[in-house]
Amino acid sequence: MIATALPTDARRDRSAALARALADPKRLCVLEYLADGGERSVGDLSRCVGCQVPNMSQHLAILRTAGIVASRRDGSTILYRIADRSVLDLVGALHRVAG
Amino acid sequence: MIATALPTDARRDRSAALARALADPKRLCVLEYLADGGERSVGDLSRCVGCQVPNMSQHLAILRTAGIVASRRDGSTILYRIADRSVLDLVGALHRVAG
DNA sequence: CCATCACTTGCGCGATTGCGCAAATACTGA
DNA sequence: TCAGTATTTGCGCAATCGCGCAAGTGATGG
Repeated sequence: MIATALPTDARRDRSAALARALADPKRLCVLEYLADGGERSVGDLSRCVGCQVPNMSQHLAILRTAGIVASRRDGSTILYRIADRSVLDLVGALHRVAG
Repeated sequence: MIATALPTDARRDRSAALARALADPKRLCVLEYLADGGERSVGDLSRCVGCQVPNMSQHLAILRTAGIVASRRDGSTILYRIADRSVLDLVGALHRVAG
């Protein structure tokens, strides 16, 4: 059986929500760091991207809610990672179209 | 030579703008119609998607500014089409991650 | 020229977004 | 338990978004 048929209304809504989560330079920057950094902490990412920690936490919450990244606790720090390989394809396609 | 190196700051901005253009269910719906319809007029799309013509015109302007669709005039009507094949890969990847 | 159809643009409104800042929560080590 | 570090959450503000509505532009036929 084919995995994906015609996009339903609900499916479009999820895709739109996913695109909205990607529609920010800082969040894309985070994904690039996670793509070759593996796992990174919030403070680490906020330093690399160049924003305050609460702001980064909000961005990461958006990415996590969208299912783009996942997190795990290691002691007092929380490490974020890319949730699925397919996300890399998506970001790649995005950058490719963007030229 | 490799086509795409590390995403610069400006490149991320363009990718983010591209994602923002995709971050709406109606616009995704438009792309689906254009994907297998080839070319469609504004009134046609507004009827299919279910919104008013000015609203559809605005959505199409957003997609065109983002370089996602292109348009040509045929008499008094204007026909929109998907600008590039790579756009299909992008929306495909989007729907795939969205599950 | 004028009426008509197809589309675009300008304007105003409610809703959402990104941000800084302060406060709250969670964990560690002494 | 207490101080210190790591992260999240709440709040308010300026900016942007999606929409409906009215007016403007462009092409066609009489």
